[in-house]
Amino acid sequence: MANPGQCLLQCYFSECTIFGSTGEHVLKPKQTETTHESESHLTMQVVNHIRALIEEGALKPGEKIPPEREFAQKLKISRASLRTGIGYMAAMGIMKVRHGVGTFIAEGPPEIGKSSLGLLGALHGFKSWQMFEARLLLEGKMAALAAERGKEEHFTLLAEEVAEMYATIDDPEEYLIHDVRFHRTIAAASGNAILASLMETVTSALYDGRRKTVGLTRSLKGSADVHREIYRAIRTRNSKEAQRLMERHIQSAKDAQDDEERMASRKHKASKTPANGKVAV
Amino acid sequence: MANPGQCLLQCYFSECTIFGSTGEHVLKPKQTETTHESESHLTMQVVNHIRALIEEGALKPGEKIPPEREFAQKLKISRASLRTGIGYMAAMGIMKVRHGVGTFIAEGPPEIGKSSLGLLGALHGFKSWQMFEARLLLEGKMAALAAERGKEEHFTLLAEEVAEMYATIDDPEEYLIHDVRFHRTIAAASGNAILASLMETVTSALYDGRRKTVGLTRSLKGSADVHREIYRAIRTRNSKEAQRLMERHIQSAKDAQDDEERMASRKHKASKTPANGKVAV
DNA sequence: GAGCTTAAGAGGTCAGACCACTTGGTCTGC
DNA sequence: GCAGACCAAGTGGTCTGACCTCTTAAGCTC
Repeated sequence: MANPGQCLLQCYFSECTIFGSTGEHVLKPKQTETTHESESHLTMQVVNHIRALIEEGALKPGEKIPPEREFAQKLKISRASLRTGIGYMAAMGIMKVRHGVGTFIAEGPPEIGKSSLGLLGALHGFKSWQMFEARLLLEGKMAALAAERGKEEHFTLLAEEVAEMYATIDDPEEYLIHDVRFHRTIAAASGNAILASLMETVTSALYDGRRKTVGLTRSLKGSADVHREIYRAIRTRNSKEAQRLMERHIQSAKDAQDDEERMASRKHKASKTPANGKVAV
Repeated sequence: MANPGQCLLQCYFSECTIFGSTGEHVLKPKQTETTHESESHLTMQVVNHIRALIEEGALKPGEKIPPEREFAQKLKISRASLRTGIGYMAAMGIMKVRHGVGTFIAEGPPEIGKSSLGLLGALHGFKSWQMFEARLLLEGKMAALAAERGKEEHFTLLAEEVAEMYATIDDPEEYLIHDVRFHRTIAAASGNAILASLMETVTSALYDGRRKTVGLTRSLKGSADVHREIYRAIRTRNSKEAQRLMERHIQSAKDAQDDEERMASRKHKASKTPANGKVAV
């Protein structure tokens, strides 16, 4: 039932020499009927194709795909169409495009569509407190999971980051880096990449909104202490305590931001959006 | 400090007659240094511009944007560049493009980049159980929140969907629709649009993966009963119970899928991926 | 050897033509 | 008069090929 000619890309791809494709992936022509599903034929075929390459291991995170002109020719489609497909995947954070260098499969913490949440927020009125509620839930749970499932290597990393935090207590910018890494490590230790992605998505939206000021106004010493306590709870596999501490930590971060916001709104003019707690992002 | 000429789009846009733009949005030229941030200038400017239009209320969900040729001319950019920007937003689910009809701002349940999770899954090895773990967490929490914050109108909708479920117990396809709606209504009742989006993202990835077979093999009567119980708990504002029931519900859905998978893998050949619990999506 | 210059390679943008799908109005036949 | 076929306008989809900008590294100069 392998009718050739139905899908364009697949067939040509079998003669692609760059990837060891055995030409076996079958491009599902169109299988989503839930919504009409937009994204024209070719775009989706490109996406599905690259996806197939990834799934069969021909492309791994960090690797570079062929130059657009070359790739397009190989796939027997125009460069424009290929670019559409690449753009689609870049938008979702699957690929990274670097001007003058090349296009790469993304690596690092998966993040479900960078600004996605931010844009959606504009549409559906996401509020700041909702983000924190989501973080509270996600990070709390992940802290508990990390305590249950974490491996030695994770504990080591966590300890390092805590140490770095104490060391950079006078350098907010540097401190922030380790703060983020600490939370990411917990996410990794939780053993659930999906929850990690969701967290990454939410927090990145938070950062985009208010370019990192929270926490800088308060003593970083206290913050570092909290992280140390969280680490200890995880280290001793006390999941309940880890969750409790993490939730308290997030909550206090929220309080800090609320304070700051109240301060700012008092200073500024009370232009539009009367009392409505300021759109988060 | 309103230096004209720095940003291309903004200026021209002030003479756009279609939207009542006051030409006030300032396109941030480039402000994310966390990652190098790809997505060329123009693309991002288009995105930011439409985003600004949405934020200031000039564009609302469901509305149509001008035809590409016209819009591109108005923005003084090429149609190709405009399309890149639109494609970017379409990829994130912010816009829907309908061939031969037009381009629209998305409406309905916000979903953070349709296939995003699916693609990411291929990259980072998401497993089925992780999805369920995420659903368990998200939906459990939302059920509890719905019990606390839900409004009468939500309760009404929930009751309706439960009734429809019982009514369509012999029509799995139809039943499924109401099942999904029930869960979406709970998400809405939770009062946290972000959590709702996250759930939508996870579940849609689930569906894409294994095109809805789960649950059809089992009696739908039992499923409807469970939903009815969940509804009751929410209705009586018993958040603990609502959460408990919801979590049990998701868990049993997971069990059902596991069974099915075990069945399927027993039938099929044990080709590659030896024991590794099958990539979910 | 340090620093500048230059050229190759890659992505970004543009312009205009043509294709494919939707929709709604018009025309024909019953 | 009404149903169905037909047609045309509008809109997104794709193609082509040219040119611009950025990055990188080799090569040159001092």
